[in-house]
Order: sequence, then structure tokens, then C-alpha cells
Amino acid sequence: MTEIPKAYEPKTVEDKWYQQWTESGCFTADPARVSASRPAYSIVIPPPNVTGVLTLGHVLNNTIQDILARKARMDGKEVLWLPGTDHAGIATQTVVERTLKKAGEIRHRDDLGREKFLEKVWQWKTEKGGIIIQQLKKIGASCDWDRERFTMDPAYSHCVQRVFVDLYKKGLIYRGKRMVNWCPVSLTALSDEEVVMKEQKGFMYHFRVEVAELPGTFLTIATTRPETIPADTAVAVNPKDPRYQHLVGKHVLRALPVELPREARLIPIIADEHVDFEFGTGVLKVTPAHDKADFEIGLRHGLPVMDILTPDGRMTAEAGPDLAGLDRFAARKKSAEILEAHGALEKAEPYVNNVGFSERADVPIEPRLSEQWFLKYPSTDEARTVVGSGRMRFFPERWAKVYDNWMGGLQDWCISRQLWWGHRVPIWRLTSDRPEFAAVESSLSQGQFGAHGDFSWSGQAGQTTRIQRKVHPTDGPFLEAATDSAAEAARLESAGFVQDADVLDTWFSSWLWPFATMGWTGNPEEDRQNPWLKAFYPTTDLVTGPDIIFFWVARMIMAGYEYMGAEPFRNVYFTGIIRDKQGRKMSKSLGNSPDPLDLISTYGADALRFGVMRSAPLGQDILFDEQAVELGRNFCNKLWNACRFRQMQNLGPDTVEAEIDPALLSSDDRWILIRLDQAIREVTDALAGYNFSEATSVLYRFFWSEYCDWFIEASKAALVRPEDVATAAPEVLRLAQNKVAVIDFILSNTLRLFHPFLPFITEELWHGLGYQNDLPEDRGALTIMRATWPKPFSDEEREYFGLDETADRVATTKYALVTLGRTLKVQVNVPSNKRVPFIFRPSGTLPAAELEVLRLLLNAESLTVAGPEWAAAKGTPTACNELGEIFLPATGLVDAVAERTRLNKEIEKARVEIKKVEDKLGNPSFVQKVPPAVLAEHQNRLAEWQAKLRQLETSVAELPA
RNA sequence: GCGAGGUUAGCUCAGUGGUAGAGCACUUGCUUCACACGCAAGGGGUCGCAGGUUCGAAACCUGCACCUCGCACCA
Repeated sequence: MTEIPKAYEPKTVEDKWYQQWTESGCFTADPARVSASRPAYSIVIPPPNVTGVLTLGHVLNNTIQDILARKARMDGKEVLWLPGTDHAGIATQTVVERTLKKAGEIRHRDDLGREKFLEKVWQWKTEKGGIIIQQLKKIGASCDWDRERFTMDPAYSHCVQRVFVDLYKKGLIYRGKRMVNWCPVSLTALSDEEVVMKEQKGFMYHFRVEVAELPGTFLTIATTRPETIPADTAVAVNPKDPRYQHLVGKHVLRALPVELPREARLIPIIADEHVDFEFGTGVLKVTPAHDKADFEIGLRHGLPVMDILTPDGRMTAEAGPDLAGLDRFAARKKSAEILEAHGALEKAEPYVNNVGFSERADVPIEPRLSEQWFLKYPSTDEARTVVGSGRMRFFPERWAKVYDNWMGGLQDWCISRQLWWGHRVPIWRLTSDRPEFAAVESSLSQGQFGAHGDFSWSGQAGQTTRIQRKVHPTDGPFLEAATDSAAEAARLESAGFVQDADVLDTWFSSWLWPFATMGWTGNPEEDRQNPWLKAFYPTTDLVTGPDIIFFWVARMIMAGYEYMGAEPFRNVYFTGIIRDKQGRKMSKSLGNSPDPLDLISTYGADALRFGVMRSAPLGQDILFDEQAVELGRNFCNKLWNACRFRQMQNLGPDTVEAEIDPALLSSDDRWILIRLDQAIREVTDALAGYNFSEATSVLYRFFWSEYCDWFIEASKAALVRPEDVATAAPEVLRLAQNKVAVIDFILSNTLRLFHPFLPFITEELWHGLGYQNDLPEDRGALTIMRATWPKPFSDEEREYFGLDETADRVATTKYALVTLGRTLKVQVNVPSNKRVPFIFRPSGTLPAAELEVLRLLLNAESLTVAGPEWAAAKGTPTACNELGEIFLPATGLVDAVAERTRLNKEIEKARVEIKKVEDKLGNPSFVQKVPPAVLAEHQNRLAEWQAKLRQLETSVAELPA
């Protein structure tokens, strides 16, 4: 660190060290190094979308992981932080399709066909995907990049297939025609978790239908979706509703389409408990094809299901000529108009209701009957218990309740998606309409069918297929084969089997992330010998956002038990959600989401990390303000300059290694060592409890307010300027050297405490100050990342350095007196840079060195010590505390009026405080019941305020009139 | 409707029964030989409201108000 610039310049430092770290393998994990003395620590990254770019959310999340990983390294652990990305089915497919369309290459992905399109996706992934991985490096993420994984890696894909086939064989995965959440834009089914409810302004339409058996009798029905009337197959009332009981069993004439003959419009009036007779008119139109609850009613009453919507949300011909072809929303308006035209519409009132939206496409989902794959969650009991019992800990704890709540109401998971990009369902079918069907069916021996047997069709060892003969409710018999073997799949296809067209939900692959990334095979013997799984599973911590607690966290826990027989992680830390200054979520459309890379180039990566961590308290959302990053930059600069100051102390060679001589320590030295000890304890505790913002504020307080503001300033009294070194007396030099030894001790500890938060600047300064010298290669010589984490002093050390109450108090009262003295200067209008003489009358005796510190901190021209007999001239501004009295013999500079005002205000305050304490002490039950320490403390406080009051009264009395 | 979290200085937030705190912002004075990305000194709060427990409550209990977020949902 020669020619240190005045201000810290992050850019070169960051690039230099990141490269050096990766080149020297600092981030690389090796299971072979794990031992009792070097325990394993592991985290798997929440894989960002391969299409993603770095957001502040990622910065928050990954900075926390990096802090944990770096701290673990300093604790001497073997650390694996495993990075990677997920393939993000819908998002990636959409991005690529859009790109190709824009380039004019295609109009629709069908133009290319599945295989060609997937080639394009892979090409895109190779060229453009994973930008975010490069961006993570910019924030200093210390991931083991050698182990980067992608959910579509061949080995990973095989894990997904294997798990699917296994769960299928266990009967937990089944295919069925159910009501699912259908996204008319993405044209795929979604899981319940991918649907968000949003309030929508619309209308409640009241329309009437005639009771067929009682001409002239009408029922009024309230609905928000009149366009689904053509799909109504019943009208339902509550069986207990006296208004309508007599009508049950009769029929109404469906209002739409109007063209149909009377008999085609007859639908029954049924009685069902589901109907709330307080709501609307108490009459419910039942549309089994387009509403989940109605579908259930339909099942209970054996109603037909009539589907009048196309997959992309348009009306079919069955909706009638007026509606056919219309988009569902246009059709809503149109159907209301038709009802009105026929005099059936009674009213349309503005109405707000909750509508399910596709989270990704941001359009209302359509409940739709379709054939999908579902999963009954495995290992739910273990997964629920491990959190409920507190064996796996959630931070903040309250998320455990949210988790438990969800685990208590699990619905089967719709895992199939009508996409091309993803893990294709490993199921092959041979339907009876295929020419091969009969031959294959008869060629397979009886024993080769069934729900329990697997056989090898390819003839390759260990490669098996399970084939079952099933009957589809509408399409008749077929053969269904399940295998995770490529060889078996090839054999199946050559026999005429066709693979299921659907792919799996992306989360169906990410729930395997903690072990599939470590080379899991599903073969117990092989997995037992897998050094990665052995060393690093279960992982230690998971850091993620609470928004994916169900999507990901809960499912990983279940998969962990099902396939590893153990939980995937010990602790889960849920970050807050980053919002803007006004508390709004970050979003592209609001444009309120700053680009972290811009922030890094403006302020530096360490500054960004520090700013984000400082404003991220446990369990709270984070209102992001760029000022926080600015604060981080300022802090880095402060750290830089404090170290630069040390660098300027040239007292000869090798002073770094100088031992601290306890005999030469001043109260300032002891005080800062005590403060350091305190900071070490507090930061260590804060990190152990995942209180990252707490840790940063402790560091900030210690370094800025204690070390820089007081200790460095005080140390200047003992230090010797380079030009004076040659002429300094030996004992002066010895004191200066001891001071530098203390500084080095503090800085070397401070840099280590800061390293997890500020990796770049601390590494630079660590080497710049030479603190790596003489450390073992793996414990700080190569990188501060593996220097030992600071430890609080032992009792022996405290005694050795003399770190006791007295030393602490002398320094504290000295600094307090300095503040009082500086205030005096302000009162008499002496600019802070102007040096004036002070007089000091100590209560006890103080060594000369202490007096010099006092003088220096007061920026006094001189500090004359006065004896008890000395009396100040009348009206001399003065202040006092336990250490003594200081006088500022200012010559007529005092503004008597202003001073009197100030003093009177102070006196008033002192009286209020005295009254408060006196009242307490005057209360008999207080004196009786309060602990002795508190009583003593109150008595002390009273005495202090009284002394203060006396001094103030003297001062005010001595003011010139 | 059920559940969780919140309400402390202008702003963002600490503060688990004993003298109300920090950072930013604000005022004033300073290019004091590490740092103006800085130094120094200040101003600013009936701790959401109402009860209760206690010698003592911002903190514990009860109720209420308002805000945020989950989950469920009535067409």
C-alpha cells in the first residue's frame, strides 16, 4: 500500500481481489478436508432464474449468505456455498419466444416445433443466460463456482426423473382430470401457489330466469360472470331457504344463448348446502366447467360439465352466435347487453371482488377442467414436526407458524405444465388407437404388467420400466410406462410408445436442490459413499425470502426427508422484502428498482453491502434508500483513512510485530481494548442470532464513534511525527511504539470483524498494513478470509492488560469533560480551530500523559493545572465532572445574555431531574422494595445533579449583570 | 372471516421493568498536519389511544384505533 490515495477507490481493489480469490481457490470446498477440527459448513444458494438479472433482493439475500460463509471460514470451517440457477420454465420459454419473434425468426413456437425450439432455448441459455452469476461476483459472493449447477444439467434432470418415477410408483403421483388454475396467456396449468388474489372492480349483474314449470314465476340470480351463463347446468338454492324450497326439483330456462329451443335451455333447480342464502339473491348459477366450487356441486349432483371457453380464454360456438369467438371480457359485456335487450337484466351494480391472477402473466386465471399430473406430498409428518418441534429453526420464528399452517392444509400439487422448456414428464403411453397396441399388449407377459413390478425391457442391467394397463374414461385402454432410464425410453419409443407432452413445474426440480446438486443418485449405497453428501448434507443455513416459503422451503424439507432421510438444512433465515422509500414493492413498471450494478459503480460493492445490511433488521421489510449506500461508502472511506493514518506512523521497521507492553498502557489504550472486547462479543452474538443490522451498527459505533472519534485523536498525544523520530527521546519513542502496537492490535481485529461485511476493502487493508505477515498460510497469510475470527479477552488477558472498571471510567470521564470544555468554547464563540488556554483543576491527581491527552482533545493552546487554593476570576466560564473542573479564561468574549439564558435552561433541566429522583427516593415503598443497586444508582444520580446544579448556580451568579 | 407483524425524533429504525437511543435530515461553527465521503457543538420525542399490573411501564396484561402482509373466500 504505497502512495495511498486520500479516498478509497473501490473499483480496482474489487476486481483485483475477486480475481485473486478465485484463482487461489479460496472459495473452493473440499470434502476431504472436513474433519473434527475443521467442521463442514454449507449453504445452497436459492437458485435465481437463469433469465434473471441482479436485483436488490438478490443483493440482500446473497450478501447475507456471503457473510455467513466468510464468517464460517474465519471460524475455521470447511465451507461449501453452492451456486447455480434454475431453468424457470415459463419465464425462459417466454423470453426466448419473444426474442425469436422480435427477430422475425418465428411467429409462434409451433413454427419451429418442439425440438428446434428447445435448441434455440439452449442456445439462448449458453449465450445470454446466467448473467446473474457474473453479477453475483460483483458483490463479492464467495460461492464455489466449480460446483455451479443448473436445474437442467443432465445429472440434475436425471434426479428429477428419478424422483418423479419413484413417487409415481409409490402412488403419490397420479394423473387426473381436475379443476386447475389455467393461465390463458401462458396456456398452461399453474399450481395454487402461483395464483395471487387481487381485488377487481367489476359489476354484480342481477338477471332473471323463468321457472319452466311455473310460467310467470321468475328467479333472480346474481353473478359477476354473465358470460358463463351458457355453461350453466343448474341453478342451486340452499335446502333450508324457505323462499325457494318449493322450487327444488323444478327447472328454469337458462338465459343464454337465447337462440336455443326451450327444451335445450332447461336446467334443474337443485338444493345444495354450499349456497349462502344471505348472499346475493340466494340463488346460485352453477357452472361446473368454469368455477371450482361449482364443479364440486356438479359432482355432488351429477351435473353435466359444459365447457364454453377455449384455452386462450375465448368463447366457443356453444356460447351462441353472439358470443362465439369473443374474448372472455368482451363476452362479459356482450352477454350483459343481450340480457338487457331481452329484459332479463334487472340491474348491474358496481362490485369489488377478489379474482385469482396468474402471478407471472398477471392476468386473471381461468378455473379449467383439464388432465394434469398431481402429487400428494410425501414425508409431510417429518417435515411438519421438524419445524414444529424447533429442531429446525426459522428466523424470525414467526414463519414457523405460517409454515405449520400451510402444512396443515396441504392440497395436492399440480406439477404438470403445458410448456416445452423443462423436465419432460417421464411417462410414455401406448394408446389403443395405435397399430402397435395389440401386439405390444400381448407380447408383454402377464408378470410384466402391474402396479408393483418393474422389468428391464432394454436388457441393460439396472434399467427398468414399469408398465401398467389402464383405461382412460373417454379414450379407452392404453399402456402407461414409467422409467427414468434413457435406454428403456428408447426401447419404449421404438415400440410405439409416446412420451407425455407436458413438462414439470420448475419447483418440482428446485425442491431437490440441496441434494441433487451434490450428486445424489437415489442409490443408497452410492449416496452413502458420496463425499459431498457425506460432508455437506444436511446443509447448515438456508437464506431466502418468505415469499417462497411454500413454493420452495416447505417442499425442500419434504423432499429432504423423502430422499435423504434427513432435513435439508438446520436453520432457515427469512430476509425481509426490499421496498422503495415509500414502502412500495420494487417493480419494473414503477421504475423504482435501482440497478445494483449502478450502485456498485457509484459507491463500491462494500458500500452497497454495508448499506443494505445496515438497513435490514431481522424480520422487517426493508425500505431501501440510496442514502444507506452512501453511508456505506462514507464508512469505507473512514475505515480507509483510519488505516492510512496508521500507515503514516513510521517509527522504524517491523513495528507491526511489536508486542503490547501493559506497563506502558494509558487509560485510552485500556478503554479502547475494553470497547473492542465489547464489540467482538456483540458482533459475534449478533451474527449467531442472524441480527445482521445489529452487527453493522455495533461495528459502526465501535469504529467510528469510539475508535476514530476518541482513540485516534487521543493517540496523537503519544505518537511521534516522522520528522521527529530521529530526535525523540527513547522513552517517548517507546511510548509511541506501544501506541502503534495498540493501534495494530485494534485494526487487525477490526478488519477481521469487518471482513464478512466488507470483504474487498478489508482484504486490501489487511495486506496493505502487513497484518498477514507471519500468519500460517491457511490462517490469514493468504487471505483475511481465513484469518481467525476475533475472540473476546480471557480473564487472564484482561488482568494482564489491566482492563478494569477504573481504566474505563477514567477515560470515559475524561472524554465527557472534553465535551464540556468544547461546549464552553462554543459558548464563548471561540471557533473550534482556534487554540485558547484552558485551566484545569483536577479532583485527584492525573499523570502528565493524561493531561496532555486532555489538552489535545480540547485543542487547547495550553492546559494549566491549578491547585485547590486557586480561584478563577469572577465570571470565568467553567464546567466540571468527577475528573475535575475546567476553566476557560476567555477575555470578555462571553455574551452574558446568551450565557445566562443557556445556564438558566440547564438549571431548569437539573431541577427537573432532581425533582424526579427526589420524588422517587421520597416514596417509602420505592426505598423499601427496590433492589439495592438501583437505589444506590438513584442516590448517585441525585448527588451528581445536585453538584451540577450548584456549579451552574455559581456560574450564573458570577455573570456580569 | 382466520392468522401474523407493526404504530418510539421530520424520515428509516434500535430499545425484554430502573436517567428515551442511532443513522440520515436540520441549525451553528470549522479546509485543526487520516478522512469535507470530514471535524466539533446543538435543536428536536405527553414512545398510537384507554384502562390495568408494579415502588417504577416505551417495554408486561386487557380492550380499542389505524397501517402492512399472509391464508381462506360469497356467486
